[in-house]
Amino acid sequence: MESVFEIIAEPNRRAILSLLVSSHQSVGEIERQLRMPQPTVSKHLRVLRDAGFVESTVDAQRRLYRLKPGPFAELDSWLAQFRRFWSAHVDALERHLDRMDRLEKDQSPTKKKTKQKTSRPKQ
Amino acid sequence: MESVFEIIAEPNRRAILSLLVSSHQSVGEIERQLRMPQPTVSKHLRVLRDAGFVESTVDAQRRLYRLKPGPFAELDSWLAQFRRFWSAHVDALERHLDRMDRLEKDQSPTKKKTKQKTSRPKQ
DNA sequence: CACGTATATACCATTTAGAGTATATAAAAG
DNA sequence: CTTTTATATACTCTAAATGGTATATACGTG
Repeated sequence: MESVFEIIAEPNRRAILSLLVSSHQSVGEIERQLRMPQPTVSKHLRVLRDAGFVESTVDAQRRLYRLKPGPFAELDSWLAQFRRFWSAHVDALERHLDRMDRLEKDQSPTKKKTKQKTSRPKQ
Repeated sequence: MESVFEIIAEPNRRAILSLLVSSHQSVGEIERQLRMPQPTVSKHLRVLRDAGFVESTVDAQRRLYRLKPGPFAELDSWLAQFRRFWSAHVDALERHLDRMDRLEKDQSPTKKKTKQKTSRPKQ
């Protein structure tokens, strides 16, 4: 698992990263907030640290983890090649999502067009 | 494999997506350019289509695949929560990247309210 | 020192994604 | 109709990631 893409493919790791956006956290704090077993947290943090997503500092027995910017820049850089493309469609997309919001829920199984995730890319 | 993150975790799929940035391509064209076995291409395209990354149109026996914007917007949306963080940290690096793929923009050196730029045209 | 707390890691078992191969479907060409 | 071209899919196998459990390490405190 070398690529940044594989790193963020794991939901628990994304949750940890999102937690760390606000501020640095200890392993125990992450464990409690995300309700994961401690070894799980430690193992994911290990992966994240090896990939350069986070760094840790020592505070007595605690380890405080914080984000590092590098891999995010790399992700953004990859996404950049597509950005002009999708941002050109972004208006149409938003309209489309608005429509999906109303129609959502029932997609008849008879027709299998490309399925669209119904989560909101808007913020 | 439902999340867009898992979809782009696969290198061959990222290669296919990058290929499709320029224009739509048939399965055979992708196969030749990327030197993948045809079933591999078809299977990855299936995954990409199910996830909404691409769509296909029929041209005789060929299927022409092209990008769809939705999932890219979703990725960008996730990345957005980190963007202010890392762009603040890698300000110098960002300027470097901007210099590399500069097309226009970059009005004043004074930093305003960390306004979020959703697109940085690059190529 | 012995003990509790905080974190890391080793080991095992399960699951799943991906590759490879063969085959199915479908359209066009002869 | 038979063959060729283009693409999709079914099947099997293997590798690797993840979770769970137990244990190791390290620091702090009484």
